[in-house]
Amino acid sequence: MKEQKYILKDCKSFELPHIFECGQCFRWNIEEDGSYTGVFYKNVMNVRKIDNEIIFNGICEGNIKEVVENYFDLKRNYEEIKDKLSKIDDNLKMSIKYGNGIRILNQDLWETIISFIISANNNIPRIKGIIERLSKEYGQEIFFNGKSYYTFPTPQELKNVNVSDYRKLGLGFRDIRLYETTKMILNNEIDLEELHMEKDTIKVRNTLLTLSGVGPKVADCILLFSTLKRFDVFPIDVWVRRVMNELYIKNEDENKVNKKDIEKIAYEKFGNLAGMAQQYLFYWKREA
DNA sequence: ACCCAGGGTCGTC
DNA sequence: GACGACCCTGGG
Repeated sequence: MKEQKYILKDCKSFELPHIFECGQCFRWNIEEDGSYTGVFYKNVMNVRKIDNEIIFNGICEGNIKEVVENYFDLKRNYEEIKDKLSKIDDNLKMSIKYGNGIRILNQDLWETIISFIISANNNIPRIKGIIERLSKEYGQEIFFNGKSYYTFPTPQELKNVNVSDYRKLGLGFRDIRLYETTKMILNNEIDLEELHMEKDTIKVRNTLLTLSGVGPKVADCILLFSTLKRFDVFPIDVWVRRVMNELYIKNEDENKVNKKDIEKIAYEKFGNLAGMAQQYLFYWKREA
């Protein structure tokens, strides 16, 4: 595979920090020049923005234009989504103004499942470290710009990895969860291709919940951030709890806020765009 | 030194 | 359905 380049002109809703630091992905890192480099599927890519041009440069499997259009969700009209959400209330209007360049990436389902199992009760620097070590140990090496990068390991590449191997990578108590979920997928107890065919979000969600280490929050992240692409879910973590309490519920003690109450507000106010609303609110609360 | 929190889930009561 | 335990790391 050789290096390819693609330039995207006049793309609305495309800001690198908004996309890569809104919490949906863990493998994109900022460079000294402000560009970002990341690994996804079997690609390594650098993305930079100059004036109104987005410049993609990397090692790609297949045509880089098609790869980019798919992964960066370029065919979706984010302007329309933002217009709809902005009309709901001033809170959304404000947070959308702040994270106006967010796009939801089409990330590999398997990688998203494992990444968010790792995310449980964990912090972002450590999550990123674990995923890097996992990839370096069991993924495929790709050279780019004089450096080595590693693809996220496939289920097959993890076939012979045992629980203590995971523990050595720093996974902590998530070692068994990773081991069991990988086994379930290798044994075809869950068919990831088939999951994409199922229309009913509730059914897909219930299937995900059978995986070890996948609870309500992780399931919703998988539904929203992977190729499953469901915008009608609302992942609730500590930050979303905080922002929802601050803007809507206004309880003195955020820990006493009921998850059911948050869900009620989210689904009634944001409807089938709840997932997008979550991203703007999350990004605003984390960064502002 | 000690405690706390971090994109929660799981087992137990 | 509530509650504590769980691995590990960085910061106060």
